[in-house]
Amino acid sequence: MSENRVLVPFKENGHAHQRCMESALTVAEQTCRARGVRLTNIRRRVLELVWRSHEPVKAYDILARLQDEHSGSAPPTVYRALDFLQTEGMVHKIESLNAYVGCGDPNHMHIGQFLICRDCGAVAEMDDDDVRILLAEKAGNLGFQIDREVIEIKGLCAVCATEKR
Amino acid sequence: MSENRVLVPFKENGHAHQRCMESALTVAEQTCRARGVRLTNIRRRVLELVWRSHEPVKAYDILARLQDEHSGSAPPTVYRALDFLQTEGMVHKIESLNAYVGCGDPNHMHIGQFLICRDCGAVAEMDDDDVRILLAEKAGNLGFQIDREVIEIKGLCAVCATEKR
DNA sequence: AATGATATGTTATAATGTAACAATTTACAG
DNA sequence: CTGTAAATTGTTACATTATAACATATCATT
Ligand SMILES: [Zn+2]
Ligand SMILES: [Zn+2]
Ligand SMILES: [Zn+2]
Ligand SMILES: [Zn+2]
Repeated sequence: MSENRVLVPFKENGHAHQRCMESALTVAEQTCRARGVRLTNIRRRVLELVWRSHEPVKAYDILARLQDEHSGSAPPTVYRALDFLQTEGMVHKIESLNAYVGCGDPNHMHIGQFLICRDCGAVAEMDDDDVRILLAEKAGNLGFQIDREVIEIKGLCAVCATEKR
Repeated sequence: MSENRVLVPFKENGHAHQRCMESALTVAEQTCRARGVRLTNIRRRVLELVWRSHEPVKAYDILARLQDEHSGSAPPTVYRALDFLQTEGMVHKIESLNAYVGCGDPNHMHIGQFLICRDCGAVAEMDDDDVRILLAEKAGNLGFQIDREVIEIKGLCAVCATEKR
């Protein structure tokens, strides 16, 4: 049985993003409580800042905002929080952009396949078993055992493709 | 009809790497001549340094070697050469490592799927149409049109898996 | 040889990320 | 409670990766 879940859809026109964010924050809180780890103020705030949009957010942009709120913030403040959030599955790093996106599904530990729109910058996350299975097979043909996959796909999202028409 | 070409195999025990490198350099020279672009001394030397092994090479490691040979070298020297080599398809960047690997097939323009061994650091490049087709299909289901793919797979290569046994 | 295009030299700086250690806060056992 | 260890945050410094901007040199063509 295979699965093709879309974890973070592209923003539809006028989608209520406030809800995306609130939902993600709520899930994060529940997840942390269940795991006995602490979603401290800093971590929570960084997660909020990552979720401000569906575009990948840069560490130093997060830092700039933190510094507006609390001058004691420094690079380690942000990177530590991001490390925590990645470990707990609430944030993924987009390697090809040196930027971070929120994940709405921290309970099912995974790293998905990212679709990144060259026009609007929005990112969608798929978590597709067919892709995973095919790659495992192809790698296996070379005797390679997969630990982790970085799959970042650049292109044009549906909304932007429509607008171009 | 689909294709699963292995462009850069994992190094077999005692494989004659000198030949990998010479072959890549020869192809590069021919390709540049055919395209009317110039494989200058710097570019050629950077390509050689990328091909010193099958492990991804860092820009500043290349720079250090260039500086041994010519003190006038600076970061732009390396990054310009790498840009040229990437544009001409002779080098690929591994985004998740900020490092560069040689490609032996600059004529068939592509960016492949990389298998990166966590143990020996070697990288193999696949260029697999099945993977490309499946990803295009899955992305297409979301209305997404693919321009470019970054696929970097971490794991254990066949040689290292055998040694572990 | 003159010319424009390409490539390289040079300096400075931007952007991204980490090491190391001190201070503070939290959890919790006694 | 209160002392203690662990976890978190503060702070400073630095390492790594990459680019901007402009000067100089080289190459290709006339
Ligand atoms: Zn949203
Ligand atoms: Zn995810
Ligand atoms: Zn070789
Ligand atoms: Zn290649």
